[in-house]
Amino acid sequence: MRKFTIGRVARAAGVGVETVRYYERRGLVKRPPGGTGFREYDRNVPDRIRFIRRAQELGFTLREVADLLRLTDTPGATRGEVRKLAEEKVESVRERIRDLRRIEKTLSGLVEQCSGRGRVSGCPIIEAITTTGNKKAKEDQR
Amino acid sequence: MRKFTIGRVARAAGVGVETVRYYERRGLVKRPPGGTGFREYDRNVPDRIRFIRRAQELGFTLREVADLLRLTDTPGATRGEVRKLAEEKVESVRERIRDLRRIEKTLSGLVEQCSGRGRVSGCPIIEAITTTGNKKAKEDQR
DNA sequence: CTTGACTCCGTACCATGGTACAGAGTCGAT
DNA sequence: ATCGACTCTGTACCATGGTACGGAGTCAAG
Repeated sequence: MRKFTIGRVARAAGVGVETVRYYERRGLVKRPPGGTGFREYDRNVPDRIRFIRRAQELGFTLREVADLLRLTDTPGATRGEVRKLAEEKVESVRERIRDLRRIEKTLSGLVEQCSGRGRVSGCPIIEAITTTGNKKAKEDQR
Repeated sequence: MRKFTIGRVARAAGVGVETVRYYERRGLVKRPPGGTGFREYDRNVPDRIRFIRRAQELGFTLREVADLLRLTDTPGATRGEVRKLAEEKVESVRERIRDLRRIEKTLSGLVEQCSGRGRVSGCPIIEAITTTGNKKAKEDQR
């Protein structure tokens, strides 16, 4: 059962040494005992780090990945708990998509309205940004 | 032609005083002369700040809003330049939507595969994150 | 002329996800 | 024993978009 140094773990996982230590600070990777003061990692740690990276690719923040990992580390944890986190993430991703779609629609509409010819003054894009929404602050003006 | 203090500008625009100074540091709002050491703003500055806020709502970063404002401030600038910035933003928003859609599909597929019953070990969501993608780093493992 | 409200500047702090040092210590190979 | 490569800790730094605070100065009303 040979152990890994932090450098080997980092190389195996495709990240930098500093990143491994950063994940440790964030509670994603446990600090291994290492009696010499040097960290001696189990051989499964690179996989754990790759897990973190893939979870990030699926939109989870490090805080959320930490929650996910806590579940995998807890013998009593259930799939229902994992599923709940995934469902919440799906929901937030959908929300973000809806926001972006609204933005995309507005913005592409403005681009269509703008011929691109002429000086900026009177440009429909600028006009729209100047006068759209946010009545609230306007009313507050005293 | 009465001028505004920074506090009045902030209230009129619906932001904090610190935010106005922050925008100044970021080059979005020019520092007004104000011979006394106190900033004396023209009455149009709250509108400028509301412009910033709305542009942000349309997905522009402060750096991009600064570019937009530079165009409105430059007499020789053309609508084509404004339109270009807007088109680029539309493109990046669409890209972001594509990314998120891919994520949403993957993740919602996983949620469907998971009954939610049983312990975490063997959970299809966890399994998928454990083994999906990223062959590159795996191959690098020596 | 004092008081309260405001402003000034510089700097530090928040979250997010890292990256980059400096200066010291240590490991393995020669 | 010495050297290079590695590791240790702690801290500072990057971007992003602000917020907060200390200590000083100033303005206007009573």
